[in-house]
Amino acid sequence: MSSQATVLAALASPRRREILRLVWKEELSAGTIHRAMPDVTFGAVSLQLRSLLEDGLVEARAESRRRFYRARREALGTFAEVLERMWDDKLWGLKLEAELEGSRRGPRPRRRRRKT
Amino acid sequence: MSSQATVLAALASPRRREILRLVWKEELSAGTIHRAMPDVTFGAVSLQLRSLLEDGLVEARAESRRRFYRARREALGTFAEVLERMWDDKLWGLKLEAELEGSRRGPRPRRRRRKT
DNA sequence: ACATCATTTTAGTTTTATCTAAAATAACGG
DNA sequence: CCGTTATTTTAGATAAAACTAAAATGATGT
Repeated sequence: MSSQATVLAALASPRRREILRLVWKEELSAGTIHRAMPDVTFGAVSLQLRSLLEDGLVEARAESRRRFYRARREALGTFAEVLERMWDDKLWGLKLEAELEGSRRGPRPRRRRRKT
Repeated sequence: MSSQATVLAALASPRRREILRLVWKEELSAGTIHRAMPDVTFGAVSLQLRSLLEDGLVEARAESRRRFYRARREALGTFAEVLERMWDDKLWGLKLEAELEGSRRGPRPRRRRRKT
């Protein structure tokens, strides 16, 4: 496992955590990862991928012009479970939020309101 | 427990981890904590203490002019064990180092080969 | 009230992290 | 070779974190 200090530093960034979550169970190309986080440039994502790669928290596989990344769960040791729990909690949080939103006023189901 | 994201952000800093380690099992005054890290000013330590306090990772008790801090292990959830493991590893590392040092001029112990 | 001790707070500086925009690389198909 | 696609890299901008020095606070003893 990478040094605990290294892992902690890497996991401190929400951006990197989000990337890890995306490539946790399946490998994804850099482009796909970027499409999932459209608030930053491709370059920014690529830099975070590099940093995760250098810390040994993801691995990359090249296939023609694409590069597929996936999490190296074994490099995370105990933190793997911590992250999973974290994401589960978040999911739970989102579900709860959705429920609350749905119940907010009677039978008017999936209707999304935008931030103003 | 404080939000996982908050805890991760807090633990990313070696300085804050060191403070936590110091006040893990016993409460210590701000001054004592500072004396244990003489490479920074008292002010810097105080700021980190405040940040840990705001994140709920330590608690403070005032006694006359001193302020005693101690870790709130329960706020760290799973991370408490992670940190302890981390410190144990470090201890192990230090012991190893001490052994190596001690054997540096003994009666020819097992020699360790370095990577070149 | 004054002096001292322990600590916090403020304001500004330095350092580090993260981001963008643009240029560079590399693989592929005409 | 050229143009397109996917990605990385570079250089510089912006933002956030950590630090310092000095001033401020607050409790204590005289």
